[in-house]
Amino acid sequence: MEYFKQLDVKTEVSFFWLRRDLRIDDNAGLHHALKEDKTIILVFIFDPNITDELPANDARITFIYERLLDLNQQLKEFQSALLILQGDPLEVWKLLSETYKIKKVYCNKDYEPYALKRDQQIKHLLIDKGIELTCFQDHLIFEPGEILSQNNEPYTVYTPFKNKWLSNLNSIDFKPYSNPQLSNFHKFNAELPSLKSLGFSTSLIKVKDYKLMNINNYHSKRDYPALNATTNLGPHLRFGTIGIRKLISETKNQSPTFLNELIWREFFIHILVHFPNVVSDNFRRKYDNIQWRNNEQEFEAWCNGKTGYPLVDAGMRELNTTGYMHNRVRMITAGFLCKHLLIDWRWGEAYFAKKLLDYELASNNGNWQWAAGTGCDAAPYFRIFNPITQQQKFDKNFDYIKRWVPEFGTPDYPPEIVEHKFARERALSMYKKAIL
DNA sequence: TGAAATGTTGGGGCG
DNA sequence: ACGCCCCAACATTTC
Repeated sequence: MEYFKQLDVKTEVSFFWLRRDLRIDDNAGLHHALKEDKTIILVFIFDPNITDELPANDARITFIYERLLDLNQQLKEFQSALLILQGDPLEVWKLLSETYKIKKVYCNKDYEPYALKRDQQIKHLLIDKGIELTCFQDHLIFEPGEILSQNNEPYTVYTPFKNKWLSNLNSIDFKPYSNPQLSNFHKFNAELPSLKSLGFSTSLIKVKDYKLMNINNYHSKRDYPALNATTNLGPHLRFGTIGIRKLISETKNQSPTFLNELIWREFFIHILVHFPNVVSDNFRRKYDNIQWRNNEQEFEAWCNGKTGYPLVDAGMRELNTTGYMHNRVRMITAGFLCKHLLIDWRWGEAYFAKKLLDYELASNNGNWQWAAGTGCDAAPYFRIFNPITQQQKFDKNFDYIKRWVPEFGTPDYPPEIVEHKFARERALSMYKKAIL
């Protein structure tokens, strides 16, 4: 870690540790850090525990890197720079704390199981050296524990959760954080390591900008995958390139349907924190006895968009090509895997996790369990999408299908992998048997 | 943020 | 005019 030595070791400094909050604006932890401290250094750590699972040219890594370049550019105006490091965060902080005189470390809370454990360990490591690690609430409007039922229990049904969330929103002083004092960044020079020197390469798939204007017609257009009428906020919320307070204050009166989606996001993060076993187990354990067929050839066909059901195949090909899939089609492809093919939702969840640029553990897990019927407040097991009917409703003119499955209707297009009526009845009897 | 099966109703053809 | 049947359209129930 040559790079590291560029820092002036004699001065006492504080760090703001960027993780999935890659912005200056409306950033809770950074706002507080710059208010309290005049020697802030921004640091980002590429963590091999995460990145080793990904291909070198993963689009999310490219996106993160490009955001970091941007941030560094902003810091330059104030004679500061961004520190980019690589390694197991526990090791990195050990080294940093042994090398420099650290006053304090700031960051924003991350609620995923891996992150909670990591931050706990680092907190202990630093406190042993007399350094405080402070994690701020930034990613959510309300934290787990702040939205509880009358019995002080977490909600496991969405609608009462939403009602409580909305009434709580009315009773708090809610606004984005003001622009921080950028001149309080520690002044030093540094060159950023190249993406290549970090062991990565640039992806050809790019994260697109978000489109807030699509919120206006969100309710009427969001279900039609051919329209490009969604906001593409997913990856930006995932990596924090927009602040949730700013987003909600700018949009909350425009579309209740859109706001609902943001509340679902918080709902599933709360569920993940309160019930961390959902990562590997059914939320509803009574479905544990489902005998998944788990046919590998069929899974392969599903992954590659070759099931013979054009809307399913279009969705999977959109995902494989762009790292994005329209939400309506996510429900249909997920339902198809679980119900028509009787393949374990965990297989589908893992595949989406690998491919989606907006992959977020809580939402991905929550929505897969929803589709499988095993989740909290999930679709009942007997609710089975008919992929043909869904096409007639939501892609009537085959616009979306033609875009992703150009050979549809020609002899090159595969036959249906399983007949709908047969698959439906098979799923019904399998699920029924499981909960007997 | 279903779809299929089953039940009900009412208009029209027809003897 | 009447009863009967058919069946589309809609409603309800079931999975």
